[in-house]
Amino acid sequence: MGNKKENIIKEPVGRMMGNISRMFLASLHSYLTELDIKRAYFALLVIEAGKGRLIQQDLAEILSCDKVQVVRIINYLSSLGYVKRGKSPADGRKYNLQITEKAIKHLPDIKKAMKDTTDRALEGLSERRIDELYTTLRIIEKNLRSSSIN
Amino acid sequence: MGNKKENIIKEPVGRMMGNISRMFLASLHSYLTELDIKRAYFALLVIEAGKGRLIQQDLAEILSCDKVQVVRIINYLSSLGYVKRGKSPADGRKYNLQITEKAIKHLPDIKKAMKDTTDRALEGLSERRIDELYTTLRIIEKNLRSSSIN
DNA sequence: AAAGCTTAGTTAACACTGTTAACAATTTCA
DNA sequence: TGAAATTGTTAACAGTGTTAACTAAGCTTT
Repeated sequence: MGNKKENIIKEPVGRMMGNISRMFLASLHSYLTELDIKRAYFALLVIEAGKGRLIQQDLAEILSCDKVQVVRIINYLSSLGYVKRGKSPADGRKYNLQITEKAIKHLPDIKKAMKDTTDRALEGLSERRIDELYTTLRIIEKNLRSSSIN
Repeated sequence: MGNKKENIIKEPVGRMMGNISRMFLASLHSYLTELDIKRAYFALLVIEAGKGRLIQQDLAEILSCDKVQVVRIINYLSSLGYVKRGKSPADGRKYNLQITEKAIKHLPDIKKAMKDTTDRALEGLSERRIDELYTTLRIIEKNLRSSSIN
């Protein structure tokens, strides 16, 4: 009732999603306070899934970010001993990204935290509604992506 | 086909929304290149809607951000001449936020850009689906908010 | 009315993110 | 071979999110 947010004006979708994104990350982090790694969780999962065949360029594409940011992420993850850069035998410019024993040890916790945060975020939503959300988000992503090419 | 993003792994909702949020803002900005104001568009709309009765604290609540960030936003908007801090007659600590003539002049463009970006983002989605998206986002926001209080 | 708490706003600092430019090393290709 | 493209790196800059310390004003309690 006294809530100032009661509709004076409609908040743009972009803003709503930005807020959610931040809260999501905060929640994820709160599940993993005992770990030294504080970010780049998803990057680590992608590197694991790459099975040592992923290079930094691939990661940039998957994370939809700049190669400069990938350097930062890999520097961070390797400084904490979760990832190693292995020289590609075929192409001297490339590095094959590999996870370490330490990463293997902690990945289950990270995956669990990811699942728990997702479950918490989507609590009270039906399967159908969740599927529809993902589909909708992919459509929006595509719409905005194609607009930014112009 | 050669797309590296083809499902190796499921991207978390939080990340998807973060990406969309960034693209949304980029798109919005691309509609308004001729304006000197490059951010805080929504804040300006909120201040307008406040009809000179809004104080910085209120804005922090509505934008769900820190009062420190509000100072930055108001400094920015007033440095460009879109907003003025008016001393509250009732309470010497407060400032009533007011938009200027310049803001009144440019608000229609900003609103149009906001609408165009939203339309573009939501293109191809039915009314029903859009409503459901907003509802779903509000639920997720609430879920994550309540979790961060703990 | 003085002492102490609360509220509104400000300043400074720090870490992180997004983006651009310049560059080295390597590979590709004409 | 020489030019162009690719991969990764470094440096720099603006912007964001967050915390701590602070001023000024108002409220509360005695």
